[in-house]
Amino acid sequence: MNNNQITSLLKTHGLRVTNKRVSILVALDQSKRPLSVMQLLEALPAIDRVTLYRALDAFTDLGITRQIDFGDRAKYFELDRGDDHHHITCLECHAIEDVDICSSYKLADAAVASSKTFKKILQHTLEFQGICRKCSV
Amino acid sequence: MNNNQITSLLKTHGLRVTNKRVSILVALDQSKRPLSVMQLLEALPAIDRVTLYRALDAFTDLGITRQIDFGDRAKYFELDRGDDHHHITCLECHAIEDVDICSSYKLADAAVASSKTFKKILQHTLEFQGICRKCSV
DNA sequence: TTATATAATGCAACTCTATTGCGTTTACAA
DNA sequence: TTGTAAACGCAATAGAGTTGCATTATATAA
Repeated sequence: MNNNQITSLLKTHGLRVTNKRVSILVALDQSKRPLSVMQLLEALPAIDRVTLYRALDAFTDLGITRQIDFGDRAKYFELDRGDDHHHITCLECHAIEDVDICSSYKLADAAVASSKTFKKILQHTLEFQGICRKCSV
Repeated sequence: MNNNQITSLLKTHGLRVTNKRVSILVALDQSKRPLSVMQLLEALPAIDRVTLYRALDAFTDLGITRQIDFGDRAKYFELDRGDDHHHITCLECHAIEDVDICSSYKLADAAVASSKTFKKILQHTLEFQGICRKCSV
């Protein structure tokens, strides 16, 4: 995404265009992997922790970003590019790889079908953990 | 599980049988849902926080319990009864229901098949969030 | 262009959850 | 019965995220 696209992305969602918010979105756009708040803080040292949390919350509420949970009690974020993908993370080196098996499996539909008390799934998390080839040598 | 079963469960895993550890396992056994550390602390006020964390870590390392993540930054635990099930939680009232769709879908196999750099999945998380019937009225 | 409303920001303090260190107690094997 | 390692509890600490409030700056309207 170039700066114009980011500007209009913010504007169409009713957000003001600030240098900091643009730089957060640039960082997420350029990353191949979800980034934790701490990783973003290191990459963007001019941005206060609180500002970053508030921006990411706003982005996620509006569907600009997605929050991902790798089970380490930190919040990770990635741009929501519209695809329904998940991740495998290496338990040793924490390498992350995308997995796209979800849409074909219609997991949410299956979950609703098996449930007595839920009729609609709004979201789900599906994350895999293993050992990557490099670490399993 | 009765107390004899819990005693032998601890012994076969090389753990000493203490009143506190037995009471933790009784609480988990009697609960239909995963319990957070805070819920266990309330149910078992005689047990120190640190003791509880250490016991649950030991149980999970040995496969007696499983740790579950509902995305609220708290640790939840349930007895590992050997089945591969997951959960739907209500985003409003936090009701929890079991879902058993995973084994039939062979998700881990599919993830390995789709991956270039991972050849074995050791664990995965699959949790659904929605609105239960009671809250959607 | 300038004025203004309010969104965005930054600092400090705080909350919540979990962890570490260490001295004491207890289970259990010898 | 006793010695020792496991289990335990308290205090302190760490890590991640949140809240309150005063300040700054963007967007809109005059």
